Amino acid sequence: MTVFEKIYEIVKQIPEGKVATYGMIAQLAGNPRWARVVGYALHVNPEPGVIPCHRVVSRTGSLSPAFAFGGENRQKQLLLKEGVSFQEDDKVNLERCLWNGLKEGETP
DNA sequence: TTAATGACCTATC
DNA sequence: CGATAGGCCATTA
Repeated sequence: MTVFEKIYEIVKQIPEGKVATYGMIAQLAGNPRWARVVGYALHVNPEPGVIPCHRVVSRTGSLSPAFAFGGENRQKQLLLKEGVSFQEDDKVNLERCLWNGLKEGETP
């Protein structure tokens, strides 16, 4: 069991219309300092289509500059299609679509 | 084993 | 607001 596996499991748990940050995933994975490792894990992305890497954005909501899906626009379109709201800066509205780390329907 | 890499984050100027 | 510097960790060659 490598850290990548954990990261993949968490990324796969991100519901539609929501986005998570690298730091958040790292924290959910167990250590808050795996943000870099998270990026590396998604970089290899061994199983695209299964891992919604397009739902992972930076802390400020900006998309990855060197995206490997076919361009930044691709990711933006996918997120918009899922219902993620964007700002005028081409950044994700974290206030509205930031994943709290819980599954749907689980609001304490 | 050592060295190098990276889709990050925070702090400072 | 933009740019710069440093730290942190696992994975790979």
